[in-house]
Amino acid sequence: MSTIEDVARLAGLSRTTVSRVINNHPYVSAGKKKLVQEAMDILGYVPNSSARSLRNQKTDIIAVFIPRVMNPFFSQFIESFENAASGQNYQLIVCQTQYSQEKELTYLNLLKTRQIDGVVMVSFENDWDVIEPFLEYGPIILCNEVVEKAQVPMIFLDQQYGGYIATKHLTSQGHSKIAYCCGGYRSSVSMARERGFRQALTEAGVQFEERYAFRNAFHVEDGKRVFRELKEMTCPPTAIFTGGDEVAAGMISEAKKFGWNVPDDLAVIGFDNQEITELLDPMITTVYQPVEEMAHKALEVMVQRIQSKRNYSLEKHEFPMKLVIRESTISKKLANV
Amino acid sequence: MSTIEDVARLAGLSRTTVSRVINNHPYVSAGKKKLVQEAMDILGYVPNSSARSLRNQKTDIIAVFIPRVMNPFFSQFIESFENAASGQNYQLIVCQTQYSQEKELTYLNLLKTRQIDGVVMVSFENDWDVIEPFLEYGPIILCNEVVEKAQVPMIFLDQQYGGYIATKHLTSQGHSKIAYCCGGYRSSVSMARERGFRQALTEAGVQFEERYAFRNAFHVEDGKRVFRELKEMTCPPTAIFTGGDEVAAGMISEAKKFGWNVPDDLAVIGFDNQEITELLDPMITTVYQPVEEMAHKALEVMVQRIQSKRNYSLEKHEFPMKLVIRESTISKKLANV
DNA sequence: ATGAAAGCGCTAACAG
DNA sequence: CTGTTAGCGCTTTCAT
Repeated sequence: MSTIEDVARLAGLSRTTVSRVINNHPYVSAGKKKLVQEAMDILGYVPNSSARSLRNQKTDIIAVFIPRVMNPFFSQFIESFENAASGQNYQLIVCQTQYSQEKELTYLNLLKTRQIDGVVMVSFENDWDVIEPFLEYGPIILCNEVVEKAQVPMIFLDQQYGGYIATKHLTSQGHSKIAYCCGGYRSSVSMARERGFRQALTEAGVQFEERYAFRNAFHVEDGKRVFRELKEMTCPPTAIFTGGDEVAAGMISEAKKFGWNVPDDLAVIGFDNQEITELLDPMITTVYQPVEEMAHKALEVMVQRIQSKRNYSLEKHEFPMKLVIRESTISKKLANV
Repeated sequence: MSTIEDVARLAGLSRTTVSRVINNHPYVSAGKKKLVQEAMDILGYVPNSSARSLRNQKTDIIAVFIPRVMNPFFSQFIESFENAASGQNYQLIVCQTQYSQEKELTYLNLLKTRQIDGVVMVSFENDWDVIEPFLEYGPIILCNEVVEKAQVPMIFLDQQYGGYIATKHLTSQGHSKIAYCCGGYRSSVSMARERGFRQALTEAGVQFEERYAFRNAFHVEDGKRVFRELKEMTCPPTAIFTGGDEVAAGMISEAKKFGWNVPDDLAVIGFDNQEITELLDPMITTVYQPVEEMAHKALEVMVQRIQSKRNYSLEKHEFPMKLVIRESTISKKLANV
């Protein structure tokens, strides 16, 4: 393992000069520069990054917080973000909080110990008040989630609009008994979607019915369960808005098992535009979220923050959603469109 | 940002003593220990990890190489590996090679620059000869892939057995015209599966037919395409082995579109036991791969290697696959179970 | 049981 | 344009 000292000695120059050519500084004569490069080649020299980190007070590593990788939304984010980051010579550390406040806190310590230059929180578990103090140690940006009181960059999707266009699509198909299905109350994401849902209902002159609301559906199994609950209802809904394609898929799969026709007996709309939406029969109408654009913007903003060392100012970037109409909401029977 | 010096001063002791309590060394009197801890609390002190890395010649970071995150096999690996790693206080850097030799090489430099302690290659693009020299800088272990000449740990699944049980299942259903579909020739994975496929065929006394072989199917779209090719054949196969559930899903979806009945007209078997196998109608028969076990073993072996500093010895760990029988291969028509 | 001092490998004043 | 020197923050001999 050769060091800068070895290179300097071999080239017959000082460490400073070697350092200058490593970092592309001006004011190095072409001759010495070549000398240094030759010496580096001979020794197979590569600068030690721990030493550089210590000296430069930065590691060129960014941490991304997600609850877990195996969720298409988050894995797509990781994929896009890593692609962008590697293009700028940043490495990406994955932090899975597992929905645990404690794990999230443990990971935040990476900032304190200076193992990373910044944190992108695509999910968060703790109250902002407990996260905020870590800003002293480096930039934190919020991605996909919105916290009103936080004075940091926030990159997010217009969830309300997403909920709105999905529901509007349902009402415009003539539905008025529309169920609402999502995962969790708390998150700003769910809340915004529900606002959009209600807005579309209101516009169509239909009342929101609490008995049609299911707020604990995250996964395939949940979709199946919700369908079973729903089919037992007196006067069941004719359409349902779900917060995720997996949930919609589970619901459709179960509905078919019980002989229901989707979309004729029940129109189902998903969320995320995952691959699975094109595989089920019927193909699932859904809402496309521009995850890649969001991830790229997140990196861009993060890099700026790291360079400018300004951790404390608000900055909002919103991206729109898009409705993707497939078969699970378009009744052939009614034939209205 | 307080340093060890600050703590020492506040506690009225030397840096050495503070360092000793940080690292739980013996020979520190209880009294001084408490003094130090109080000082650390007051200052909110946390050791700087760049400084430690420089001094200790290790970063507690492991890199995982995969082609891309958005593939259930790899994202599951990442998820499991990160869970295990965080339990041992290791961080995980994700390196997406994008199937590019050049990118892979760039990432290998992380080892040279000492930014990471070791590399887990779940995929690899370059010849072993070009990877091997990097062993000088730290441990590299192979996961899921096997390279005969490599003198490093290899954690892998019994792919041949996987191919075998899947195909055996098909022949035992009475099929003799069985197509073979996989992604890529080269990889040890595909080759082993094909050996298993041929073995099962041989046992059943049927000949391998090259015209039934499709070796460029990676994704949903490919499955659809392969079906279209296959249905035009004179004397098409009655069953098909695919190297991935997505491919199987695409095939089934397309087959249904053309009015074919799966499994009666064509039995389809997948690989991976992804969630989607339980959602399609028919549900997909597939092969379960113990990815989580593999990831856990990979971490265990990696940690050992890092600690022992022995980068150059062979070590093999094999895990078995399991057949998961669902509907896509069980013809109700024939009713032979 | 505790401390003084050297040094991990690098970069940036500062001087020339 | 080039070199000398002083650290970045930590751990570890080696004394005491």
